Amino acid sequence: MAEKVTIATVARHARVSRQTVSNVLNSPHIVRQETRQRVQDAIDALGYRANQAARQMRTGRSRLIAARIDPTRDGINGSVLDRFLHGLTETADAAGYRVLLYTATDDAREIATYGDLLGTYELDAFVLVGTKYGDPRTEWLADRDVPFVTFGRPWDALDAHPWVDVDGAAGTAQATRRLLDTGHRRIAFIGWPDGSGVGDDRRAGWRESLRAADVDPSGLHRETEDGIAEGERLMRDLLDAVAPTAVVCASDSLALGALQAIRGTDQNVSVIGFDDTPVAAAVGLTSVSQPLGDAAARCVDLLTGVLDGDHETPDPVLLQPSLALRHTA
Amino acid sequence: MAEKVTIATVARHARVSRQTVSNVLNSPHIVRQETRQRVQDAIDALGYRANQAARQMRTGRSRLIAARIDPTRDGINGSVLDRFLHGLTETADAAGYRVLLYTATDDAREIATYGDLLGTYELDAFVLVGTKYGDPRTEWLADRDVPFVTFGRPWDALDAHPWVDVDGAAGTAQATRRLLDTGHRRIAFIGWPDGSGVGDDRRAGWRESLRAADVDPSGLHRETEDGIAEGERLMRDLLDAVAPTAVVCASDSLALGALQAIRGTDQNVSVIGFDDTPVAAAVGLTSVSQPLGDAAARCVDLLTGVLDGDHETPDPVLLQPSLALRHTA
DNA sequence: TCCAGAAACTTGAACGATCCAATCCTGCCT
DNA sequence: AGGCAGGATTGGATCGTTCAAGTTTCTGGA
Repeated sequence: MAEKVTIATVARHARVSRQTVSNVLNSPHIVRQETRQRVQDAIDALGYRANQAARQMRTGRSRLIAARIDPTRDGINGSVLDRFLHGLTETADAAGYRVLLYTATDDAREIATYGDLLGTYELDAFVLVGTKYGDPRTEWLADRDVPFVTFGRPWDALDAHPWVDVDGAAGTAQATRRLLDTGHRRIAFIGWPDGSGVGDDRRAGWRESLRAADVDPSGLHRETEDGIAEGERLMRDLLDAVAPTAVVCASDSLALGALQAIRGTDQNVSVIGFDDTPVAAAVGLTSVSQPLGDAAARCVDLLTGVLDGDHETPDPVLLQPSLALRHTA
Repeated sequence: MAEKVTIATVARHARVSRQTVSNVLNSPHIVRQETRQRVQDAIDALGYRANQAARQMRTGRSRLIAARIDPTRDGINGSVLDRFLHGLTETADAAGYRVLLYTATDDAREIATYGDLLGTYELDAFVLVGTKYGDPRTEWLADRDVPFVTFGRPWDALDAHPWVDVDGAAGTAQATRRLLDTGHRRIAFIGWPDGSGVGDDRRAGWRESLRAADVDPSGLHRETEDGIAEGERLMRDLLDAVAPTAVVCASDSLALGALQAIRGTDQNVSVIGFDDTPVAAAVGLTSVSQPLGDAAARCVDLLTGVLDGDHETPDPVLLQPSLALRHTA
C-alpha cells in the first residue's frame, strides 16, 4: 500500500519547499518556468492530488455546490429536473466544482438543511430550481450573503439575485404562432390558476400572440391544477363550449390529457405541450423545448462569476425555448 | 457578522475542555450525564456544527458517497435513475452521509473520475447503478479496496461485492402469470439481444412461466435494441407471424412501441411493460414496478455496514418487484 | 566592484477537529 | 487515614494546505 502523497512529498521529490509547490498550483506565474516544470513533473510522477479538506480548512471554500433533488411528483414534468441536474454536474465539473444533493419536503426543512450544509460542509453556493412569489428560501440565503442562483425568475422582483430562466411566454407565443401560421384561429389554452409566475407567463405568450393576430382570446382558456386527468376534463369542457381547432398547454401533462379527450371525439384538434418531456417524445406530442443543458451551464457561469470574481450581481440570463415539432401540431 | 463557532467556543461556553466536547459528540457514553447535558446545551445555544473538513483531515473520512447521473438516454427508462437518486439522497442523509454527483461518458473516464474523487475529496464510497458482464469499474474499485455497492447484480459472479438488485425474472414471471390467469395463452415477449444480464433475466422469467403453464415459448419472442420505434417494429412482426393475444416487454419503451403497433390494427392485445416509468402511468400501461426507494435504502444499509462496521462483505439483497395494474392488461 | 531592488524561494504559523498520553478527581476498600 | 483503581478531564501533537513574513538569489546601473 503506497503511502499518501502530500504536498511535502512532491516538494521533497522536486527539491523545493512546500510553498513553491503550492504556488505552482495556485499562482503559477510567480514561479520560474524551469522550477514550475520540475514541480509539475514531480506532481505527475507521483500522481499527487491536492487534498480538498486541507485546502478547505485554510481557504474556507469547499468547491461544492448544492442542488435539490425532488421526489418526482407526477413524474412527467419531474424529468426536467433530471436533465438539468445532469447538465449542472457536467459544467460544474468543468469549472472545478462538484454537485452535492439534498432533499427537503418543505421550505422550513429546506432552510434548516441550508444551515446544516453551510455549517458542516461550508458549501460555496446553492442552485435553486423553481421559485415562487415571496420565496422564503431566497430571502434567507440573501440575508446571509450566501451565493446562489435560481433557475427561474424571482417573480416579486423585490431584491435582485442572479438567475437563469427560459422565456415561457416566448415559448407559448412560438407555439401559438405556429398554429396561426398553419391556418388555425380558434386556438385555446389550458394552464394553471392565476398567481403562479410560470403559469401566468406562459398564458401571456399565448394571449398576446392571439391579440397580435386579431383573435379575441376571451373564453378560449381554462385553468386548473396540473395533471393528466385535469387536462382531459378541461379539454372536454373546451370542446363542448368553443370547439377549438387547436390548443396550447402549459405542461405536457395537461397536453397529454387534452390528447386523450380529443381521441374520444372524431375531431381533429392540434395540441402543443410544454417542456418536451420524454413522454412527449414517446407519444409524438409537439412541445415547447427548454434548453436545459444550456440553462445549467449558465447557472454555473453566474456562480463562478460571483465566487471567483467580482462582488457585483451578474446580469440575469433569459434563454429562448424552441418548438419540438412532432405530429400533434 | 457572528464569528465562527468552533469546538473551542463551545468548550469555553460550557466550561470544559475541547476534548470533552469532542467526546460528547463522538463517544457520549464516556461523559458524565450532567456534563454531557451542559455541553449539549452550549452546542444548541451557539448553534455549533462540527466542521467536516477539519474532522475529515484527522479521520480521513468525508462522509460523502458518490453516485453517477446519466445523460438520460431515451428519457423514458432514464427516469428510473432519477427516482433511485432521490431515495439514495434521502436515506444517505438519514445515515449522516451526503451524495455527490459525477458524470462520465465511458468506463475509462469514469475510472479516472474515481481516482480524482478519491484523491481530492477522499470519498467514502461509490454507488454504481447498472452493471454488465466483465465490468472494469467494479474490478478497479475492488482492487483498491474502495467500498462500493452496485444496484444491479454482478453478472459474472467473479468476485463478490455488496449489491442490491430487483428480481427481474420474478417481475416478468408475475406479469406472465397475470396474463395466463386472465385467459391468455399466446403470450409473446419483446426484449433485448442475448448477452445483457438484465435482458436475459427478464426473458427467463417469461419463458419459465409459460413452460410451467405448458405453453411452448418458442417463436413467441423477439429481440432488439431498446426504443419505441423498435418495439413497434417487432410487435408488427409478431402480429403477422404468430398473432399473440398478449405481450410482455423488457422495458416501457418497447411496450409503448408495441401499443402503437397494436393501435394500428383492430386487435385487442394486452401489453405489460417494465419499470413503471412516468410514461407508463401517463398512458395507462400496466408495468412491472421496481421498489426503487427501497433499493436505494438497502444500498445505503450495505454501505454503512461496510463503512462503520465489520470488514465482512454483507449479504446481497434481492428485492421483489410488483405489478402496477392499469388498463392495458 | 558594489549595491539597490525585484524576483524567487523558504520558513513558521494557522485553519478546526481528533488522537494520544498524562493528570486530576472521586469514591471505595483496607 | 492512606492508597488505589477507574473514570473524567486536560494539554499537546497532528492531519495537509495556504497565508504572511522572512531570506536568498538574480539583475542591472553607477
